[in-house]
Amino acid sequence: MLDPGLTSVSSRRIRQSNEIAVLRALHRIGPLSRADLARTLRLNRSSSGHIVASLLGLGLVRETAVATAQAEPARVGRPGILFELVPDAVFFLGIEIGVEHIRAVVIDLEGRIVAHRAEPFDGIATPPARATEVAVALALDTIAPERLGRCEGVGVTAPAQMDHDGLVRVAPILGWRAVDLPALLRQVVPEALPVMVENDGNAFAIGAIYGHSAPPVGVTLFLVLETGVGAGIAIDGALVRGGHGLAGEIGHMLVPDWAEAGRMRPLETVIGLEAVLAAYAAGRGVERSTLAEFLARVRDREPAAVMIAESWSRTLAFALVQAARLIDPDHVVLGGSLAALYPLVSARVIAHVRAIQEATFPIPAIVTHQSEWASAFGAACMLHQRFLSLEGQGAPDRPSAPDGVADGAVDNAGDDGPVG
Amino acid sequence: MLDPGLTSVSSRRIRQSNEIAVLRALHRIGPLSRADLARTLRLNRSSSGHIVASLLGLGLVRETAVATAQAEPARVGRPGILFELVPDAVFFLGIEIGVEHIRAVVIDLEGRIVAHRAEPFDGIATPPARATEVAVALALDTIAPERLGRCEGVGVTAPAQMDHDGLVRVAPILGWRAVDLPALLRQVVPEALPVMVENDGNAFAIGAIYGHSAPPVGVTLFLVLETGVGAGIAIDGALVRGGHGLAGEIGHMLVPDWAEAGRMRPLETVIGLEAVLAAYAAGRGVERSTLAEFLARVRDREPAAVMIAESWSRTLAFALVQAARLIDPDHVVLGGSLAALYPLVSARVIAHVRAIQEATFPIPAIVTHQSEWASAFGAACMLHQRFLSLEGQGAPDRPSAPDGVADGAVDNAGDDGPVG
DNA sequence: TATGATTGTTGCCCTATGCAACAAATCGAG
DNA sequence: CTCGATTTGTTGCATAGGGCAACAATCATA
Repeated sequence: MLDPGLTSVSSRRIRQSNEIAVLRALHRIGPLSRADLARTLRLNRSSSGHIVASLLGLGLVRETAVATAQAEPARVGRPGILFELVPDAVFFLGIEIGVEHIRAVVIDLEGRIVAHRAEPFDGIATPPARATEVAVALALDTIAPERLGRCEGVGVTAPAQMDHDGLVRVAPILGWRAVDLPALLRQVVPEALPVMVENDGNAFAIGAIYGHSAPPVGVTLFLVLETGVGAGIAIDGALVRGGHGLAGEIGHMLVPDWAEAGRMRPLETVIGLEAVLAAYAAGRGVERSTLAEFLARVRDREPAAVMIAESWSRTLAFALVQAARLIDPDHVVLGGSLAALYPLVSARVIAHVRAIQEATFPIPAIVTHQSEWASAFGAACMLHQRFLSLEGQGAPDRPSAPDGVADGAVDNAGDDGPVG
Repeated sequence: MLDPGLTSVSSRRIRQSNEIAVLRALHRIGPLSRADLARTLRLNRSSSGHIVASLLGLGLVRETAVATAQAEPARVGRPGILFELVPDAVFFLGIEIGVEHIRAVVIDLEGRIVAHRAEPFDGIATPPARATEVAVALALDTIAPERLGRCEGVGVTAPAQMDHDGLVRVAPILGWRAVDLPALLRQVVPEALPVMVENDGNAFAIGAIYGHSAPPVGVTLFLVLETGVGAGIAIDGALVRGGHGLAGEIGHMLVPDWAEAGRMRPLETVIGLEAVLAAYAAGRGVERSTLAEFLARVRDREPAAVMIAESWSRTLAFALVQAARLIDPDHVVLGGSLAALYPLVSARVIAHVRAIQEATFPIPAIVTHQSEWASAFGAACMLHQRFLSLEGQGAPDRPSAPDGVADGAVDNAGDDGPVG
């Protein structure tokens, strides 16, 4: 579909757009024949054939094994030749700079993780320049050397508030302030590899969209439940970043302190991981407690644990309702280590939601299969997403050189195919 | 810019897209010459010339009066011929079905109101079918008969919760429930005029984007302060409707009741028009009070009025911060009759915002010049917006008729130009 | 075996943009 | 006043991409 912002469309872009449309269809739907693609994309079969030929030439697409007959057992007419993405065609790097670890993942064109590696890291003591250096080194160590040439971008995520350009305003947990992360990365990332940076909550959300195969239509609210509570909002698969990159800073939303009437507290001081564990430990009179232990006690219905879980449920419900009043999500996805608590108390959360709001509409919450690689994976997915959109496809068109000034350069030859 | 969802792009659509891009540029920037358009849209001058010729033929564009020289007093080179939209080329109808009134406005291609009319109406006693009938009759009475043929759509807004398809789930104020508003409208709207329906809060937001010339980039939060408190969220000019069409139901957001510690109340029962006037009247021991009187007393610093205004400021600030935590708006626009209070207490609101949130980022609030026509205007703007986008341009492409089945119809001739 | 259905390919047409050259219109310098 | 510089608008041609229709290939079914 076309969307004329304030830019026109040139002939050349049509092919780019249609090639990308084919790649996206293959990615989202699976193996398709030329005729299938023509129907799906409302193209003529002949056009579909031309486009597939281009993509075959670029090595981005290949015929599937002769499983052609398997999918559609008995269909009349000449069977089509199914095409699929070539997973090894291109790769994308994702890096997470955390407080205690650096993680790197490599995903392929199909969006699957093909390599991953982690390393202990002291995020607090390491200055930004050194951190990016170490992180990129780990990433380059993770991707196989012969694949580096086919790497189409690097995504980096960190627990930081950043604006549209990726400039870090402040990262309280890392102790960063006013860090030009993209500039630092350019110094250590090979040549002109595209680089994107993103807040870790948003990266998690992107990864969840990809990984959980959640339908990327409608409004989805992602909650990351760790020590901090972050959120990501996606509308039709596109992330909402907000005016200052602060959208989803739900951890600072104020919620009632049920223990002390009239007092409001930031959400994450009630339902965050540290807060919950501290409350549980205090109740038992011990120094520290672990999440696994707490979860086990909730399962055992130990009164102290259940009481804390009940407070957690009530507060989570309050936050969900407040959020729903504003953005009305189709889906709610919970992630982070503390998301494991949700299945144990979902009935209570739902009951509290019902109790709070009079108008009854559901807030369906899904717990995503959380992995420690989620944020790094999401960072890589950003580049994957970019590759399968027109943003990844170079300059819009050269800015129409003036009449006489014929710039002798043969930059027509610079077009090495629309994708790549 | 192209955005391949899962649809391809045909040759024919290029011209459509570029013609629309030209119209949008003229709408947003003002009169431009062919060369200006070529630069702005990154087109070749010759292409720009072709496109302008098409639009001239369609009567959507015309040369400006010879004011050419006025704008750019002394520029070297042959002066360009400026083009502008033909306001009378097309018209759009906007209808607001309210509780006490029906309102209809007519806007032209430039988005300016050229006619408007209102009529008393008993929204509560009138069933939906009759309401749409009366409303459309008023609208058809408002638009001049010779303009009806050039009408390109009807937008209808009502204080109702509706889903993506315009089906009204429930409209508490009107007493509606499960009403298929689009179907009712189709029965009374002439032939195949495009019809769109929208919640009144969202319509207000769209109208404010158009009218206030607010930059349609970034995240904007619109608050409508009447008896109810509604909100609209726009991202890059596009409205967020939410999963159930309930996005922006901020009036039910829970806020602390400062008078009674620990109690939470819906926002609109604290800062809504009725609530404020009732509180003020109660404080003075009178039966009722008017908004004008209350505002005057606040201006006079009458203690009772100031106290209520202070509570209003504090609660508004709380709601703004809660919203900012989630969607981080670039801009906040206040509308509705009670928005007149904001300029009197803006310093207090800002102070409360600062006090609530530790991380300091601004929430700039703008009060829009509210008129009672805002919602109807916004409803008409939806169609204007649609006209200047590809959605308004008929079928994507005929669905590729099968091989032998040559549909003899000469529907190639059906293309009476891309726009129209 | 014949028929129908579906797929993939090929040649041709239409359309839209890009490009380069040229005429037109205006300003400023001499 | 004339001439050059500069910008605009137009025109003819080249390029490229998708639509269309016809045809061969392939499979199921009668």
